[in-house]
Amino acid sequence: MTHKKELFVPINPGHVGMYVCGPTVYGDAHLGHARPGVTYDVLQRLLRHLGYKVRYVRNITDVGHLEHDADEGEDKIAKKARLEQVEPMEVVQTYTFRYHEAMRQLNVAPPSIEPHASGHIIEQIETVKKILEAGYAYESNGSIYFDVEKYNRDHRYGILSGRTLDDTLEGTRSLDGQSDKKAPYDFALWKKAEPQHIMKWPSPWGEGFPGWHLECSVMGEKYLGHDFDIHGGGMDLMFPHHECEIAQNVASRGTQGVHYWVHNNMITINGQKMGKSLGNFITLPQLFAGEHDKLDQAYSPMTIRFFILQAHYRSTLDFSNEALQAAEKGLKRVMQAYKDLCAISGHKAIDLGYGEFIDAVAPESCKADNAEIKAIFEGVYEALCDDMNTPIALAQIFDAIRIINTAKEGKLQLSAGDIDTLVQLFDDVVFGVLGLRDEAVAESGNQKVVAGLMDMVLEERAAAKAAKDWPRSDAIRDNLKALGITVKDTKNGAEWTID
RNA sequence: GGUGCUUUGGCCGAGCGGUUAGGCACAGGUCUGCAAAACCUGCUACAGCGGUUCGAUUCCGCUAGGCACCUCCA
Repeated sequence: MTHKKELFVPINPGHVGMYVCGPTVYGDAHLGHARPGVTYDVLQRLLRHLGYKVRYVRNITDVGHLEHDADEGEDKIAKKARLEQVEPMEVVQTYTFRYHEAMRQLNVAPPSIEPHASGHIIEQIETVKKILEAGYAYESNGSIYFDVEKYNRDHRYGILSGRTLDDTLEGTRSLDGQSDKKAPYDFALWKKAEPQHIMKWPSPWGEGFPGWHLECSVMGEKYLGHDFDIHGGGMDLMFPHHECEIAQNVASRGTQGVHYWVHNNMITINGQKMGKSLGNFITLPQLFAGEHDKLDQAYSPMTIRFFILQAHYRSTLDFSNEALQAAEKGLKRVMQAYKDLCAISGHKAIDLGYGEFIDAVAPESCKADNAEIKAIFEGVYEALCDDMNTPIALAQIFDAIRIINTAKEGKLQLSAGDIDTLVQLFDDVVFGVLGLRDEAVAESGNQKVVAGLMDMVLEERAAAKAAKDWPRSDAIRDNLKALGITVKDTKNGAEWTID
């Protein structure tokens, strides 16, 4: 609201209520959708890690979101249903499932509550009634519209996006006549359904369906209360969606409802916003499979996650194969360093299951003796707590990796405290807060069997090497490489990784 | 047209009134049967022009380019 960083003070000490605008489920999620998914996932994880109890609500929009024009277009879900000749709820089911699957792959933990707009029609009708009673809405031909001008006289419409009513009017195109609205900037709270409309519910004003902006006001209040701490979403939702939400909240319950607004920036492609309407998007299943003209190769979910974390959430982030390949390699380096760290320390590698958090208070004191490690540890938390600066946190992690590598080379002696801190940095921050996972570990089911077989194979190769039978030893390595297993010879014998 | 943001080295991408961000790529070296990895070294940028300042990439102004929102969009 202030367009500045603000110190976070929760409404109820120790608790955080957070609402984030979720997807409209009428198509596959694309790279752009991964950004808020990951961003608010990290925020949720960070807050939990810092000791807050978090209730995170992320909705599913399955009704009320219209195309082209917020008040004249066709419902997105209904249109898809018509085109595919299925029930609207079949569309909703299909794409909700696929959205969840994509989020699971990105290791985006599920929210605490995931309400559907269509499941809260009654509450939405009640809110419309309240706004009508308060005098900030009017009925017109079976639809209810928010009276922006009236509202703006008593409050201020545009307070979040920083524009005045005149600004808003400036670019508004003239409507093609027959509008039910008094003014172009008025928005629908309830829309009358035409007879052929398939998604409609009875209301005091006849059969119809709720306006898009209403669901977030209503579900936010229902699950998080009159006022809650954080509201997130994409920057493109700031106006009009979030602006309307504030107006609805003030009109219906007398409070803006939200204490802190957080908006993530867009992912661009060739410098332009990746978006459904522009048609320049790459869906997440396409990215994971590498099936799209613009993709040189497939990119794993963790590569995408790492790519997103390497930029600050409020900056635009440009898609390119080069950038994703760089992310892929950087991520690999992080995972390798963790394995080495485990080998050095005897620490058992953790793999947090999907949706698992590290609910713990970050330790006040750092056990490291090495001054650099100490500085890294502090720097990581400082960065994360300063408006979720994940790129800085990762830069510090890379500094830690350099130290691990030096120690692995035997050029640096680490104390027990140093190792403890490094392990903690990975377990708590890299995995717990940033939500990264080692995909090779997470996805190989028969790990023990594979490990046992690899031991046998590498023993064979070691014997060949000892006998200076290089063709034999290289053949084993090449054959493994063909299977996607890379073998590296180190001072301590051969190491292997699944690519 | 209105509102706001942005312009960083080969690429991505942080940050800041005086100090090496980091990743990727590239070049040389160490190690190594080879390979890979790792490590060391090198590559030092902030669109242009003015101004403020002891000092600006960082603040201010202008110019040029880019983007977002103003209609659905994460």
